[in-house]
Amino acid sequence: MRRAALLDDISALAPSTRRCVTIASGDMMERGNASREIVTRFAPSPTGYLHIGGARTALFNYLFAKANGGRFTLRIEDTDKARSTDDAIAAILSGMRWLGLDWDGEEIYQSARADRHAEVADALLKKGAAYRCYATPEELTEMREVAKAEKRPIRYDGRWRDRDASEAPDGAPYTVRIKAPRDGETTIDDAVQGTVVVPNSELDDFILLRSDGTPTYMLAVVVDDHDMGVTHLIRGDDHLNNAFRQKVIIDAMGWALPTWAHVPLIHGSDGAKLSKRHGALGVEAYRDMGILPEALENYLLRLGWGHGDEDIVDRQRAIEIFELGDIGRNAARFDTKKLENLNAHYLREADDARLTGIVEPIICAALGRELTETDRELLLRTIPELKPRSKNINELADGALFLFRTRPLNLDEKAAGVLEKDAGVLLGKARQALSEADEWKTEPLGDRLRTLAEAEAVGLGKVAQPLRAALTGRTQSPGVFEVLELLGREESLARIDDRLS
RNA sequence: GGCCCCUUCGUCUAGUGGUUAGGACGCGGCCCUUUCACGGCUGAAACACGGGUUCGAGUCCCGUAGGGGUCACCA
Repeated sequence: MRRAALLDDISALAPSTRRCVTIASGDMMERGNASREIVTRFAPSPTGYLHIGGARTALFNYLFAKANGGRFTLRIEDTDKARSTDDAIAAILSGMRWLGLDWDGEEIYQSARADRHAEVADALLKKGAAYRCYATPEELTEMREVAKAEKRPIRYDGRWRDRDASEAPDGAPYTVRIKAPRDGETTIDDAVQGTVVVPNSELDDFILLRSDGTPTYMLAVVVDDHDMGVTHLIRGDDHLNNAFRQKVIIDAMGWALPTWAHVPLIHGSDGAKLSKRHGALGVEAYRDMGILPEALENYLLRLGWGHGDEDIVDRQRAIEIFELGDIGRNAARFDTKKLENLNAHYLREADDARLTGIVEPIICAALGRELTETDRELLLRTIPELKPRSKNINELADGALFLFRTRPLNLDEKAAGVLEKDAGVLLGKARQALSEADEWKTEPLGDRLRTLAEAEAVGLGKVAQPLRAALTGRTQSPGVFEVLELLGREESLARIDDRLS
């Protein structure tokens, strides 16, 4: 895995001046950011796959950036060495690529920036905005237990906040903590949540630098977002409370505030929180279920964001109309049925050649052999017939299987049932009528079968169903006339003959 | 428990003081029809509860209930 990104790269990525870009939110102007290019970021921690909630967050960040002519960046928050894995990084990156959420520039690895984080902690120390804390882990645990027992909020009590350096135990390990305001309240104008006010008594002096000198998440995010020139922070609302803590650091450094947009989380179909053990699948799981990336994207977009009555919103349209203000404030439940419906829609819209490529490996796996050039061409011609009948890629592949099965076909139970009765007689007559056709095309073939049904005084179904069973081995398939043409004269007649003998 | 956020059909949502509360998915019915789909038409289905404010409240305010988030030398 490549670890790019030190200071130089970052400053290259974040020019201080840029041309004026389209401004969507008036709120930006008030913050004096009007002349700055809009920059968003998606910052997953690589402890697992790219799950559905993360994918939506990434999408919103992508869309907002693109809708405003800005840049969408990616930062891997791998400061927790114990839990971060290269496999997870690979999974997240491939999930992003599959969804087509291409980030601008090289992805940034947070772990590579520890020196800069420490540098900022140092600066804070020098300014007197932070202090060294020599409290031991045991002390802190005790502090927490006492607080719990007394039913007080569990917070660091600030015991080293105002102590003189001379009181420091010699050579003892220490953490660096921020001096958070103790009185008053902090207000944040969130692009999604609106104005949120929290009493400063809720904020404690949280840790910036651990006793081993490594930065905590709280410090790292703030520093990286600043250095990367991030103007808009769109993330899950599980981070809303963090915004108040992060603001303390930002203010202490005298940096510009970003615009925050905290998006409600996605819940499972039962309303419970989505977790790895409960319905939160990685995007690749949806790919394996036969979901098209554009369908998942559209679904995710509509989960928590709306624009009037528009339900079908593709990437291009989304970039036209996406606004942070249209993000809802309530958590949404995940609904597989609706995803499937959207998927069916995009499947019908999808290019045949593209679908052929996606479906081929699945068919090969089912068949246990490779497709020939002829097979591939046949598959391509069949896709238009299969598309409206499939909700996902796997159904599409399954529906195409009859094309390549070897004779004599295995009939499924229902197909066998259709052929059991007195269908043989009609099947024979159909065979006769078809064999006399001078052009093996859908239209004339259909005419012949219609004529036959009329002559026999039966519904077309009586003729078509046994034919379908003989031709495909199933009772459900594209129209039989089409199937006949697709299979060709020789194969069709042979499959019928297999049932006649 | 403290703090914060949320609450319109089963689900996703539209709605920003006056609507027969709209759309979509799903579900039922009808039509189309060689099967299955697609498509078309149609039906059932919601403002959590209680107080206010107002001539008038899904829309504003306050409570209640319910749901969610967060409170680490994790991110």
